[in-house]
Amino acid sequence: MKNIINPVKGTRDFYPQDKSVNSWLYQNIREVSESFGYQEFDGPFLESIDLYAAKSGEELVKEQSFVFPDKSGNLIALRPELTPSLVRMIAQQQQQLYYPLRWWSFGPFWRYESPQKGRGREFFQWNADLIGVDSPEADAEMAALMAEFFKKIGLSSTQVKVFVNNRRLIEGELSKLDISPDKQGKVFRLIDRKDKLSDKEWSSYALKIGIETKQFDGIKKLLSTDDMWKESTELVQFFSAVDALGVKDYVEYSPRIIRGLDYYTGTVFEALSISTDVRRSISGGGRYDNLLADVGGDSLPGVGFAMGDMVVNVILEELGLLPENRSSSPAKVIVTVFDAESQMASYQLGAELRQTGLNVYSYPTPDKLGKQFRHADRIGAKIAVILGPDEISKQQVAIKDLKTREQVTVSRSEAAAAIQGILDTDSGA
RNA sequence: GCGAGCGUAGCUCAGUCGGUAGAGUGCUGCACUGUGGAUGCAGUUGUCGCGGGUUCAAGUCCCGUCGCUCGCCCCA
Repeated sequence: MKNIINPVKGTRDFYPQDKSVNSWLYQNIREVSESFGYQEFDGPFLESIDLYAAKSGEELVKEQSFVFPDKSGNLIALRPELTPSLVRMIAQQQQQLYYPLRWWSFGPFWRYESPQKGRGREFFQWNADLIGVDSPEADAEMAALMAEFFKKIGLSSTQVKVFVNNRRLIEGELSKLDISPDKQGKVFRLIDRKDKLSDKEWSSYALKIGIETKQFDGIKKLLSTDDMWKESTELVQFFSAVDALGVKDYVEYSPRIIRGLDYYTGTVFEALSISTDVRRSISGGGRYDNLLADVGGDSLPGVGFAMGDMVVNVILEELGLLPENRSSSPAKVIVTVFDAESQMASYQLGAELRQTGLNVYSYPTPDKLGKQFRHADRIGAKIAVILGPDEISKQQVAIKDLKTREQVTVSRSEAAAAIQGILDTDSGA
């Protein structure tokens, strides 16, 4: 390795086998989103820093965004999240859109953070939002969307779970413990860290934010009450909708899910792996009923989530669920070049076969047939076509099945059909 | 921002007490001039991350630096 410029820290190179995973995720996301009637949309990758200053967490803008001045001196950010763009787009056309709005998106985002397993500085994110409905059933649809996606990519309900809680429920419980609303934000952070800190560290964190012993005991009791959702009519409705949507197995109540972001107002959810030691959350979201009004639009309720691609990749890899055949050529047919004299005839044959709809890889130079077969095998081709002097003189082509090593010679006009026939039996077997 | 570990061939890595730079794999050729994956033989690949220091001698020890990885913080 000499004189190769390092890639930018935290970015990934998508070699074909990696890009195929990315495309596969995109495809599955598209199919699941569309199956629920969501429409694809996208915002710009570059946004004015002001867009994020309005509402995103201070830290996300100041510490974790790529920001640079353009030639006129305006501060531009590489988007660290999609929600502000989404909210702006809706506010801009608020009177012209039909509600509820079901929108989804999949694209790149950037955050200036320290790269490690399951986290980079450049990542892809799936966003799905349901705008204009304030109901537990809408929340349930979000959970179902996530669950159906997991099902589709091969993650079972014993491998991943969508954990759900409700902030209004917890706020009410905290008030019963005489924890004032202005302190509840800090308690949310405390709850958020329950599984990340040791018991000792967690206790001392509680002390630090001014929680009394009695209140602390109450909080601990809250966090171990797994059927508290029954106290919340919202969650009762939510779970009955989840049941109706057929994803009960994937969705579970957890008093410990609270989410870090401030703008969530009701139901919150987070998908986690329960079968690997990957602690990082796969996806997260919740209800945000004030967001649009906060940005200057008319009040409009919404619920949504985001899922990064990196944690999903780690989990799929650890469970051995990544799609296979990732580095093979999209062409399953290779046309060999017998010698320099016949190369143009081979090229012509390749073009002819392509016209019939086949993906055809033309070997680019005359070479030993053995070498060409070896190459064909390595790129994952199934069939090699040979056009030597004998075939040319008889208006024929030789078709070789690389797997069975069987070879047939057919007239040129029948070649495409013969190839298609072999491909069909292969894929059937 | 803080902490730990690792940088040796295209790739994965070994390298003992400081004493000639290695293996596997890959790649190329040949056995095999109209037919591949096996096997055998031959060949090929190096700023040992970079800079300095100690030493007769440094891949190895010391200092610095850069890069990568993994944690913490935070989050997708």
